[in-house]
Amino acid sequence: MSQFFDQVYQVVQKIPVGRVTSYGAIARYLGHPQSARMVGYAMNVSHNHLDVPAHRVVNRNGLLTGKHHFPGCKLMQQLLESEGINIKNDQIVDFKDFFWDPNLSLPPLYI
DNA sequence: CGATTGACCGAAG
DNA sequence: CCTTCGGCCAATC
Repeated sequence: MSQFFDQVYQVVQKIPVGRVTSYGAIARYLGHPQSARMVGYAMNVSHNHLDVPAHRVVNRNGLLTGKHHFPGCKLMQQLLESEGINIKNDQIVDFKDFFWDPNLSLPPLYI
């Protein structure tokens, strides 16, 4: 039940330390390329869920759009910086270098 | 129960 | 380059 949400959490938990991914990439990996909003919403309702490193999930531009949902609106950037990711003006520097695509790094779901 | 919104994305004008 | 629009689906009003 709520497989989509659960799958989102599974993928997010598999994001390597010091890497980030995008909502759309996760949605596409789950077979719902146009349901990226649901990924973001999954984070919103699960901000308290478990060890879901939501700070490693940003939009496709590498912009920390979800920082406002973190306590103090600074935690997200601090967490990312503590993992070796440089952020300038709420945007990840060299985003493509840190981008982690589940479609390329994880096996297909339909195993 | 209808209307609005939202941590998004991509295409079109 | 910038703005607008459609789509997706759940939660909230």
